[in-house]
Amino acid sequence: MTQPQSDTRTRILELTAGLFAQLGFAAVSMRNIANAAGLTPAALYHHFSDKVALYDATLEHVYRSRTEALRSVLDTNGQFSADTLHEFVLAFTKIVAKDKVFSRLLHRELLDGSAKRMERLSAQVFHDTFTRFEALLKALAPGRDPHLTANAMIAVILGHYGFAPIRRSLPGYMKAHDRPDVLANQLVQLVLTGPKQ
Amino acid sequence: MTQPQSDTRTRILELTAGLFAQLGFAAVSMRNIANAAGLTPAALYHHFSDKVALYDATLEHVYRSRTEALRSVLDTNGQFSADTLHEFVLAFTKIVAKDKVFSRLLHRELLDGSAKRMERLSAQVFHDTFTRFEALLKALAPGRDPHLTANAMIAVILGHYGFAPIRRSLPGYMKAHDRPDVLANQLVQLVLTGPKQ
DNA sequence: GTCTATAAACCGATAGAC
DNA sequence: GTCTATCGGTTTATAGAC
Repeated sequence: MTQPQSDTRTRILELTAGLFAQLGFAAVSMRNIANAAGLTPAALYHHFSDKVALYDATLEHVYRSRTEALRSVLDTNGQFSADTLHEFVLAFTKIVAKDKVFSRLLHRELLDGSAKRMERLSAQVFHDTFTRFEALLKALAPGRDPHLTANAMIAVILGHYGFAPIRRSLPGYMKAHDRPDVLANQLVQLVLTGPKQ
Repeated sequence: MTQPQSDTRTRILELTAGLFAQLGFAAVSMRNIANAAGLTPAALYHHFSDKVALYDATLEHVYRSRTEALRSVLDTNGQFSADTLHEFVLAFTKIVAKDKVFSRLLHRELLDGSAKRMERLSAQVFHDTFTRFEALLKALAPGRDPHLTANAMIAVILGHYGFAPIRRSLPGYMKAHDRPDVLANQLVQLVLTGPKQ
């Protein structure tokens, strides 16, 4: 667990993260992966028992490497301040906006993940962070259902960037709408202070 | 265009809508489709020039058949009332919550659609409805950016049900959160009246 | 409009040498 | 740890009979 993994194994996982994120599980072949890695297909089977195991390891690798930044935002701060909420929303928005590999794999799992993989995504990526996020909202917006509100905020962020290719060709679009800070500001203001009258 | 299409063609499209929605383009083979339709693969090529053309026709078929309900909600009502907004949000939420074929194909297109297909999705499904939705919000919530607000509401609805498999195993989950009317109510209240103090 | 038959390429996976 | 070679099966798509 803690000893350094094989360099080749890690290199393969960095590669498959991009390939699976871009094309999806079914559209990427072991041959594609081997060629991109400068290996033969047979060599892949030394590191991973089959294609599904390689996909699982890819998710594990991406989840682990992408959620630390998020965890730390909610970890260091024990108090329930609006600043902490804003900081968290902005951090999550930035990750979703900029890390296409992570966000595309996440969306693919939401579509095609088995119940077991869904459970792992929930436990490994969302559970702890979501629980703290909920507690924060309960303290800062006591009139709302914290679960529903936390979910709605996550849904806005994920949906905003997932929907971006459509959004950009709809009337009223501005470049500023793509900026994480603009979205985060609107979102926090909406939940905490209500509409400008 | 207006003459009745071949029965077999339509029957194939109803079938592929479900298959492509469930498994995605790459994971469904022409054999799968032919077997499910009680045909041989060769027969499919009489109706569609290749697999991509069949997929395109499937999207066209689904878009056309699913967006009429939505269009009519915003069409009949020329006035800008909160009731119209609520009615529209509820109608869209119900479609997303209940029509898995439509919503899964939509999510798959957002992930894998080419620029051309994305443009078609925007024009065929969203453009007119979104424009009216924006105008409604401009009248009812004048303090907000209507484009950003309309997008956020659509993102919440799409994200809420797309995120559902994770949401259900997170603390604070209640069955009521899955109900379209509960989500629609919260969403309209959030945008129009701000938080309960 | 659907069939049989088949081409040509690709798929995941394994055996065994080095 | 990576290779060569290969197996058995599947893929999209076409030719041509009915």
